[in-house]
Amino acid sequence: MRDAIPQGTYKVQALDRAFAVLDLLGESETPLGLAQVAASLQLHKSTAHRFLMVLERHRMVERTANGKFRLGLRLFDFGNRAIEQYDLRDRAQPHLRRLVTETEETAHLALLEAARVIYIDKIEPTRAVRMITRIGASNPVHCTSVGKAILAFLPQERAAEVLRRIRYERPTHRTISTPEALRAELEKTRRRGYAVDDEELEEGLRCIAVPVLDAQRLPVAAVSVSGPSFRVTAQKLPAIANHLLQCVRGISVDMGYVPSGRGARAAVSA
Amino acid sequence: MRDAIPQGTYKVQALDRAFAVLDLLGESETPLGLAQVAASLQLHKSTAHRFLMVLERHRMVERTANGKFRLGLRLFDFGNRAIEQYDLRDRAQPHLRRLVTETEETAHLALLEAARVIYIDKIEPTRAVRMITRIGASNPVHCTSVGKAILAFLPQERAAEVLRRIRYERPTHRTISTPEALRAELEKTRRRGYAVDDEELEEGLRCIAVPVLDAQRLPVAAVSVSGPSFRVTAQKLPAIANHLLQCVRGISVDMGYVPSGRGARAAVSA
DNA sequence: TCTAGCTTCTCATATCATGAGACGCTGGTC
DNA sequence: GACCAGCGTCTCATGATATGAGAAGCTAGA
Repeated sequence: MRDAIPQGTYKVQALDRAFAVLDLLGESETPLGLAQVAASLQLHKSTAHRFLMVLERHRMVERTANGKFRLGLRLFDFGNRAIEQYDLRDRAQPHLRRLVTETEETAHLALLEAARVIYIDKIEPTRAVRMITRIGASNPVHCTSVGKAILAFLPQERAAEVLRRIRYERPTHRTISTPEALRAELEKTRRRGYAVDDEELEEGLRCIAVPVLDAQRLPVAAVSVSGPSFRVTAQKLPAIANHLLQCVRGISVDMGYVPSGRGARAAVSA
Repeated sequence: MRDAIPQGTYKVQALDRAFAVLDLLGESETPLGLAQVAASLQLHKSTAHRFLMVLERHRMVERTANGKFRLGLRLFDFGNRAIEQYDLRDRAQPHLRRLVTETEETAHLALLEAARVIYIDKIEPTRAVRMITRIGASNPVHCTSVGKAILAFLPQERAAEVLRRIRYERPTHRTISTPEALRAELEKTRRRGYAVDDEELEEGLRCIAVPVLDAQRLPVAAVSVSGPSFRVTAQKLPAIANHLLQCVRGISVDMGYVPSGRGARAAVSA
């Protein structure tokens, strides 16, 4: 059922089990009872029970009125601490909001982790069709505009390392599926200064993204604009890209990067 | 150094230790090395090492370029899953944004957990003085407007349970410090339909909040407006309260609560 | 080159988590 | 109203599992 103990030589059974419990609760739409948890994870009742009690003590898990378990809010605290160090989100938000007003489409802010991008913020235009993305969720780099935007401007070695880890899932028939194709696409991205995802993650969804560069000109994140293909047409891309570039320049300045002129702009000229 | 094993009969040493590690990394401003972690937690080097490796495998922890450890982005994923079930945040956001435009002050969305409130969203006016609150952070109920707003409209027994857990810290000299005073304040809150924090959490900061009620008319969260006392004056409170009430009514409707008329409004009439 | 301070690794030991199973509760069925 | 089934809680003897002393590798700075 669950994928077994991930490879890697260090093991602490109790921890692996505890995280399996959290995973399970995280996947589940609804809170689960002790018996369900124990069964899904093939743990003995009493073992599962002990874990859940300890997790509850740490507020990693909480009980609903009817005694079922779900993820606890402590995790929310931890999660926000985890990205706090970047403190990108707070600073980026006003710029993202302006971007959304300008483009009337959904904006995302994403970070790279391993070979996936994690969405750390999302702003939707007031009367948009609700997008299904969830803050905190992740997608493979190779089928997202944010992923390609970051990857394209990463230094050689770091990019290579990420490339090596990509497994090339294909959510749609347009998804890039070979390292060569991806490399070409990244080259293209570098040339024009922005990355495009043309229904490569989801049918009917087109996205465009640019990286947010730090003081060392390294991409720390990316901002994207996403919308239905019929609205985000090929002709509109350059205009949107301009808004995006202005947006990330604003973010960079707010983060204290690049005193003036160069920098974020470099994404285009580089 | 660290507060010892929390009381509670169920124990899994490995878990307590792992969470202590996460706690430590969460508290720390900067990433920590293995030796620092081991020393702070009084763990043996090799034990700390093993834990960190396992935590890293689960992406609960990640290593910076120089080999130090900090919280991993997996936690961010978990954290967002934890509040997803409420799915309040997404739906509330547009309303909060409108609220911020109307009032030109910072808006917060908070949940109650145990005897504390947890901020799950924050929107700041474009040119505001940056507030120090962090999404995911928490404060005691008795010194926040959101806390009082939720508490005031909770059913008798649940409120009593929360009251029992309050420890009455006093961050400022205006902070409510006795159960009696709090009870009186809650009564007042119920009568006027909104809660006020008059520099009870922080000198110079005034907040006003109203609860978000669900279909059963139970408060599931609260929305607040906060700003410097000189701007958020006593005279302005009723006007702000009106915006707040409109805001939560909007949220309730969006959540599918209360088809029309009654409901959120009840906060005032109740 | 040497040293200091850090991380990584190994392995024998006993501590600690484990799980069989008993008990008790609740809610549904006849 | 009595029975049953399913679930959560709790105890305790057992041995599998995490533990930590210490050795070995690193790296950077003098």
